[in-house]
Amino acid sequence: MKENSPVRRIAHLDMDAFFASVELLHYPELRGMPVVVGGRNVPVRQDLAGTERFARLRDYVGRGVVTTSTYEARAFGVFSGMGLMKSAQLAPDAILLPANFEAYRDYSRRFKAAVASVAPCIEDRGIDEIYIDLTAIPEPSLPLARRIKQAVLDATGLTCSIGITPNKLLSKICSDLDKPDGITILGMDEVPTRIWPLAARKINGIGPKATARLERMGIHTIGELAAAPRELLVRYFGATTGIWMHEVAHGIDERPVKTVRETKSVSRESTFQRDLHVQGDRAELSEIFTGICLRVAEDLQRKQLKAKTIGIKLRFADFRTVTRDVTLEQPTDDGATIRRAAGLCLKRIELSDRIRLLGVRGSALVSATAGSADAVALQAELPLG
DNA sequence: TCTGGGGTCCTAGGACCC
DNA sequence: TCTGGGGTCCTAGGACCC
Repeated sequence: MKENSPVRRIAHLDMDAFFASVELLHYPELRGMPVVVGGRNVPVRQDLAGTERFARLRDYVGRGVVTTSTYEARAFGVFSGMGLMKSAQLAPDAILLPANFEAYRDYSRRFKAAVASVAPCIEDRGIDEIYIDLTAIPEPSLPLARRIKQAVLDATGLTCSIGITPNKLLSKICSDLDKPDGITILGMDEVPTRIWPLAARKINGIGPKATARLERMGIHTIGELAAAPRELLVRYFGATTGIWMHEVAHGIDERPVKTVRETKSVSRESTFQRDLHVQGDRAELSEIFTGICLRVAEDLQRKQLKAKTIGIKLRFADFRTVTRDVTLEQPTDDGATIRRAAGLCLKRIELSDRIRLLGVRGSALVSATAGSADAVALQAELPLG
């Protein structure tokens, strides 16, 4: 027996073309132009004036993907995740700017603080989006949404889009319906008219693979997914995913807004400018490997965490990816220890092909300060005074 | 000229213990 | 001697998200 839970009011807030919009604050002369953020070693020449000092997409050489694009660039078909070389074909004259993550993190903190001043129950979903539980706030949704947007604009100069519905699933879909600078408010009774016509891919958690499988079943829209027999979905996707799909297609999602979240893993990885040979580029590879391990160690120390499991990730030239990990007797945040453990993992991989990416991860994390049971026991044995 | 870097969650098999 | 099941940890891979 399930009790009737009271109707919640959940917002999803998504910053509009966040990274690109932050860049436009710094370079207002680029407003209205197709602008792309991404790549590495992308210069902005201070010795030139006007838009001449910016790189153009067509000039870019090397690896890299689009991190964000302005709406003007998206009109050319240039979206996040697309290879820069391919983007250059679609929009050769688009301005290319280097990513400035420090600035984005700063603006991220600012917009979240601004929202918190209006509605404090916030779940962090990354650098440019959050969920907000508005249930306890008496103010009606539309003026409340406007007030939140105004607070964000005042604090950052940036616009965002907000969806307000009874749950996270629907709010996430709705914040995207009226972008940019939009507000979409929706009740459960509107699911058939406003949600069911949308592509199944709009559901957070249904990605490219699931979409392709659904298409093969003749299911394209959320409405068609809702109409599919639950047993059919369970047969195709397994019990967990099948039942989940059936529920979300009906707009059902009971997940709470989580205001605290513990870190599960800490990792660093690097894609090389060119694919490296294990033998031919041994010295360079070894230096990169050690550097990555040291950065993981620094990250752990800064977060006051220690990792009990150390793992590595390798991507070969053909994009095949393999992982290996090892669990240590004692959790660690020491660079040399991590390097040793990662080296043992590396020995377990057959290295015949060239490598394009190397990564190191720490997981099974414990607090470095709270003191493990072992540490406490050890302390107890130390003579006092 | 394909395809970044930081994450989370799920599955599945084997080891090992009770 | 044979037969059984549950729980937890470890490892590898994959889907997905921002």
